[in-house]
Amino acid sequence: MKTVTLKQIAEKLGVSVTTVSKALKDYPDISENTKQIVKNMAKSMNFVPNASAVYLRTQESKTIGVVIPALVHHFFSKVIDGILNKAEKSGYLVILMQSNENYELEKKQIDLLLKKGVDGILISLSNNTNNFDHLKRVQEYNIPLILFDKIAKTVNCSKVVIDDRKAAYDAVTHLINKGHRRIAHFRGDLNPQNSIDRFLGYKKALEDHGISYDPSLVYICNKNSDFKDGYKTAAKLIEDHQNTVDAVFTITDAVAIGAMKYFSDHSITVPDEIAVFGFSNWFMSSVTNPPLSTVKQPGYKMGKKATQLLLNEIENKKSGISSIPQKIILPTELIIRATCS
Amino acid sequence: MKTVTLKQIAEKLGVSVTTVSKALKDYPDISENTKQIVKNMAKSMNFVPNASAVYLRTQESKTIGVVIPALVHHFFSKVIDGILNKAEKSGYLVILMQSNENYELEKKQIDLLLKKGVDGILISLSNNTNNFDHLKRVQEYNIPLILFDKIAKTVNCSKVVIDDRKAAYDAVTHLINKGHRRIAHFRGDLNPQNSIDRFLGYKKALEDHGISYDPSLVYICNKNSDFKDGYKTAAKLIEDHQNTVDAVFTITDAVAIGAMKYFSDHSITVPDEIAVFGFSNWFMSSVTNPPLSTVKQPGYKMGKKATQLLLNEIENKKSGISSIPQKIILPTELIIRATCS
DNA sequence: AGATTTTACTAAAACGTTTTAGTAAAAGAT
DNA sequence: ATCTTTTACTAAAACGTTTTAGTAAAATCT
Repeated sequence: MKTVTLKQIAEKLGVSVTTVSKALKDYPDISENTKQIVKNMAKSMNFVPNASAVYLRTQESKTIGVVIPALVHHFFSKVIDGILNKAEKSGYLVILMQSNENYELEKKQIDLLLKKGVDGILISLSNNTNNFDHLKRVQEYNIPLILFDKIAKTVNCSKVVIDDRKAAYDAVTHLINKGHRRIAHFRGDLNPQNSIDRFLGYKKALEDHGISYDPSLVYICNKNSDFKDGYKTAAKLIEDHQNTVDAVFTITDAVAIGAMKYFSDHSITVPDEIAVFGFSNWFMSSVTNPPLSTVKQPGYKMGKKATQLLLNEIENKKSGISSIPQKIILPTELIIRATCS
Repeated sequence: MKTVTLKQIAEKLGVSVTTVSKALKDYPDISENTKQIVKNMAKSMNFVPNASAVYLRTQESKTIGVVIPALVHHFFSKVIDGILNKAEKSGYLVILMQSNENYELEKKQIDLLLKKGVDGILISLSNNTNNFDHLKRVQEYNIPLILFDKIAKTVNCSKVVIDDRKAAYDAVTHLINKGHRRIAHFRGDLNPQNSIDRFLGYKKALEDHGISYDPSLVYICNKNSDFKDGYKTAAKLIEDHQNTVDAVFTITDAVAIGAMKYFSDHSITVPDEIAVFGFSNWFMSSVTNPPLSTVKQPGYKMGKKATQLLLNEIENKKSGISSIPQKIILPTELIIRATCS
């Protein structure tokens, strides 16, 4: 069975292609009678308009591109979930690409998306992206662009983020209020803005509460910031500082859970000997023993909001309105559980 | 900046559009000299061929569609990871859609993909899909189709799966060999083939080892089969059977971990009072206390393999070769940890 | 009845490629 | 010098839509 075209319907009905096209799109200059006949025939022949032909004519692909560093993170799964649901509802398709934290790949993928003619792009940057020419190129082509979570300050476009600095500040402040003084930080890689911001929040909280910042208490996890990093970094922490540290604030829940596993394997009790505070509110954090205190990071909402912004900008562009970049900061929330008493 | 076309390059160079197109594609009837000039100009003008125009001419979109029930499952994240990496290497884009376990949505999404003119489709069925006309339609259009993980027996196309029945059989046999006799099963929804197969494997293992099958030990989890279901179902199990059950085999690791949380909250020790066996080898299973025995389910490999099959069929179709459907069964493996002694 | 408006259709061009069929000009063969 | 082949290009059609500009025929108005 070959794919059905307007022409075939037209021939079968003995009318012109124009009439068929207009009838299907309810143009006023086609009689009700003809419209019905055409629509019925289209339905019975199982007609689906060829998206490429439509795009070629209208320059609207009804497709958006999404680039993320890695999918196998609970947080990004949630974001994608939000993106897909929002896009689906508005009749947009989503082309998904993974940069695997690789700048070159990210660049290549952006080019692919441009070539495909997507109507807009949603991107969360790789940890290794320091050059933003590929993003500038998107803007030169006048394709709406939204950054989310892992953003670049210097790119002038709309962004959806959380206030990493404040969230970290709040978490560490909570630890301090509970009486902890020697608080370590397992931070993320040096590049990403949210890794930097969480670190700055940590530092500021210490300083604001009269605790001097001790660089030897800050450890850098691998690019992945996963369970294994947490385990290994906890080992290093204990080796360096034995039992002089009374709390640790980590870049992600996975790292926190890895650290807790190390503590448990070495009979270091949480929270009595050391308190732990995670980040993300990954659902597993409620299940650990003891349950993990963490920062709730609204992934689904972020995906939804970013998509909504993007679709707005696409609509604006169609109507010739230029969009002013806005930065949306989604609220976070401390989830206090048993890992800090 | 508008998007650059062949025509613009041609005008700038004072040659025909044909020459530009051919030069870029290394046709033999264009002189080396001209080719170089054209290529340089194309590069300097940042030319990217318009994918829709190419598709309209060639009927090749270099895009595949993927439909899955839900992304926020570690297993599916892994599968997608495999798909994206394989597709990326072969120059294919991936359009990702989520059916949210909804048959109507799944149908709609398949239609969208057909309309888009994807070169092939990869799908894992929703739990509520009982009618396969939408898949038949794909085949009528002669679009290569591969089913993975959640498949339909009656659809005649290539499939990539694990042997759920055998995997479950092996897991339960292991429990029996360790001396367990009253083994409960927290099964998945009634519809999905792998939920059925795992149940059948469970039942067969009991029967083969002279343990009579007791329907009251089988509980059906919600469609989600997540942590909460495990917790709630464990509660029901204990309410119904108190301490007469000595093991439980669950449909997923998440359910197992939920059950363990319930046991821990109610001072029921694992594995002394009750053993637990999960399914999937979600990385969290190695982190629980005690670490969870489970079945290793090769998600990444499944995505990679399914994509490879699909790309093969696409290639075959191009060369006019018809592909014979094959069923690939990926090996699973028991991971024995401390939840069954 | 003749002029005007409305109704209901269609032809043709356009979007950006690819490819078939062709054609001058240059080179080679007799 | 004439005929044949090769080289290096181009015109035009095609893919499947959408939309502009147009046109007969029917309906309405003087």
